[in-house]
Amino acid sequence: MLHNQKIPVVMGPTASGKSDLALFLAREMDGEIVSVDSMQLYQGLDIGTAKPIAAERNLVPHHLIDICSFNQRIDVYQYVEMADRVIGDILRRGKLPVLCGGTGMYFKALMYGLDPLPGDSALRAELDAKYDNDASFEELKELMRKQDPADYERWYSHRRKLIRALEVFTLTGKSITELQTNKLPELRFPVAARVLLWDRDELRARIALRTGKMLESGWIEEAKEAIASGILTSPTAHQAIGYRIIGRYLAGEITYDQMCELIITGTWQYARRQLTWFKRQHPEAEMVDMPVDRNDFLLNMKNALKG
RNA sequence: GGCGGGAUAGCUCAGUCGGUAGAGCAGGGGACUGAAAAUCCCUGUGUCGCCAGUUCGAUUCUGGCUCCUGCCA
Repeated sequence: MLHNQKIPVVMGPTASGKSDLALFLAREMDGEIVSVDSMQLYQGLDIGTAKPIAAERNLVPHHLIDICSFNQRIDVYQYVEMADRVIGDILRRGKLPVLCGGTGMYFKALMYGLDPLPGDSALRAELDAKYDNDASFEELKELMRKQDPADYERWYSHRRKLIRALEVFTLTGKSITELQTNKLPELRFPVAARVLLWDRDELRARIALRTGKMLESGWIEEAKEAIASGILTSPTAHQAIGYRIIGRYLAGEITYDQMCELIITGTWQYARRQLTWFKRQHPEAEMVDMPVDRNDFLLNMKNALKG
């Protein structure tokens, strides 16, 4: 256990209104926001990642937002190291960290920890480049089938997983499946976690509405600049929804409406994946039906923090 | 108006040398320990445009009709 201060956690799919609720909690409870979002880490991706605006950030300190250029690579491991430091610092100053975001894997790694497996990003990048097409993927499978059957059985159709497995195997001579502990998950610190749930159609409508607003309020211009700065070939930030699609619109390949539809669809699919993650991977979390009265939410959270 | 091409899953289309049909995308479900807004897995019955004819049997052949679409006028 890192510390025994119970920490409020607000999780939810994209466009669920989590940032507003977390901001409200932080203001009412003398807290500071710790963002759990893999894309808000990057500078220059503001509108597209629905980052809190300056006015909101002036009300309450926000952490782990805008911490690096999108040409840099951040991964879960680094995220957890940074988040541990930030949370420790906030607590030391007598404030309450309020975790808020939508990146499930970051939440899980932060709350439950990662097994202390070795990592070598240079090696991983090398393997990734080596096995990056259909033919070489078959070679990778064949290699793993012989060398590391346990991981092959588990991930035979998943190139990424096999690459990480091969990375760990190369470094340790052991299967990653063998090295990962299977014991029941144990929280690294106490939490009062909430997942914001909307009716399906309502969430979908919110996503469509927000996408339209984002496009009208400068996202296209932002994307144009980001593309000029190389976001589409960046190590991780290129995955952010929308930028590549807007690039196709700017290149005249698709119409404005098609662009809009593609972004909404991509965002909706993302929201679905988030929901299955939060429902399945976080037994500690309590589901909250939205919309919720923010004062009720605050009260509920205050009680949970006492208990 | 003439000559073609088309009409099949929500969308784009393949196919059935006559025995009621299948891909991609979308949709739905799931996984997830160092790229996670990523990646991967599972999931497809629809009057095969309408009406008649031939046939044991037609979505598939024939005729007519309707609607798209291309070229020529």
